[in-house]
Amino acid sequence: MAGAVTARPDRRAERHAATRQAVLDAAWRLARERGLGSWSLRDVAAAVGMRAPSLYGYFASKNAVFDAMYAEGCRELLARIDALEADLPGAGPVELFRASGPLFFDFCVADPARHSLLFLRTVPGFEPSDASYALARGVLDRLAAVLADAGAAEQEHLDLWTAIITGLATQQVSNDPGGDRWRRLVPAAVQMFLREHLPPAAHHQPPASEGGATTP
Amino acid sequence: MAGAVTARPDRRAERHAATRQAVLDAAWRLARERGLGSWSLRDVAAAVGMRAPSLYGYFASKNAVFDAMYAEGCRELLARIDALEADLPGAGPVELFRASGPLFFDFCVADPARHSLLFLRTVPGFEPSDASYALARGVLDRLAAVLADAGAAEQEHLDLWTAIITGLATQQVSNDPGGDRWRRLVPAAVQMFLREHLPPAAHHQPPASEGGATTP
DNA sequence: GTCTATAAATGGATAGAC
DNA sequence: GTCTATCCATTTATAGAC
Repeated sequence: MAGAVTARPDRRAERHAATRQAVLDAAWRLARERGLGSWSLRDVAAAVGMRAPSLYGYFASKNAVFDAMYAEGCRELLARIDALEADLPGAGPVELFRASGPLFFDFCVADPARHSLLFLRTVPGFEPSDASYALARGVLDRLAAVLADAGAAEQEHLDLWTAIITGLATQQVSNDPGGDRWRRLVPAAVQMFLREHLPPAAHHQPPASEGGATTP
Repeated sequence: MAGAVTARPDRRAERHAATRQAVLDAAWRLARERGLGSWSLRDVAAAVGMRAPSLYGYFASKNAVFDAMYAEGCRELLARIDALEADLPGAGPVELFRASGPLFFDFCVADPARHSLLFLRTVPGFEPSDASYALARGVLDRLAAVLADAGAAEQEHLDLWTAIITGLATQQVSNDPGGDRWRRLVPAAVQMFLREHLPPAAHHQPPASEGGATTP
């Protein structure tokens, strides 16, 4: 019918989605280069070879761009957590928990703008949409499962854990960008948390690059 | 001489300083109400019954206002740390260290805008002046002394300590403003840090409202 | 879909009168 | 010291032509 003469509708949708993603990528790049909020729609449009008004065909407002970035950040973090088990085949729950510290820290430090958007509330008028916020809760649920598997099932455990890791990451980004002054403390923080909150069987510090063994 | 006929020069200076402080207070109030950066010089001027250009007799730029706020925040925190010993007469070094956790946390949470200004780097073009930065280092030095007295003299101890407390505070402000979801975890975090990094003599958890005893 | 043109608002900063 | 007037730049967002 309608789609038979001109380009097929799904082709059109694909093209639209591709352009939308290009806009999003440009926004991320500018956010990383200049700071999370220090870019304008003009800048983003220019970066993809457009003028500012054309963006409104892809995003309803600047906050809508932030919301899409927020959602994308959540999905990236979720993907990394999900990849953890695949990356450490045969690892026990405690090893997975151990690995979640560096994973979370590195995710934050790798992109300070993303860290600000997701974990600090640094964009003045922005609040994530319900859909994006649901993604954020999904991340926390996934992380909670990792902790619970390792033996720390309380809400307080997760709260303390996120506070410690994001705290270390924020210090790293704020006071030693590009360095490792706080990065070096992550394993010790993991160990400290572990000794305080997990059963004694989990306390032994495994030598580096020796993974597998779960139960003796 | 010159000052004998008109008002004395020090009167003039006093008046100037008072007005300057009033401007600063207004900036703090607006920062707390709307967000750290979400106020204009016009707003601040109106809040003290002036027009925007008049502010330039007191501050050279908006960033100069931020710098004065930064310095004031540092002085407030320093004063609180210094008051710690006076508030807990007879307290031993470990008790002082214990108290530094809630002190730091409450300082952050009491004024999220101040927290952002001092500890997150959330104002786009702003960097503290050398003088203000020296104040910030003074705070850290003072805190380092508290830790060292308690037996944690390494740089890593201070780094981990600040990361944990500011991490808890940031979570509290971002995810449960006005509540106590992370505030409740502060004593446990203190205890955890203490058990991991201080000599065993310091590990016993003193019952609430039983202060003094330093050595048995 | 993308453009030009422009609205509408904001906000830092300066010049110069009083 | 404070004001009015204004400059100048920026930016989000919309209207309407092509």
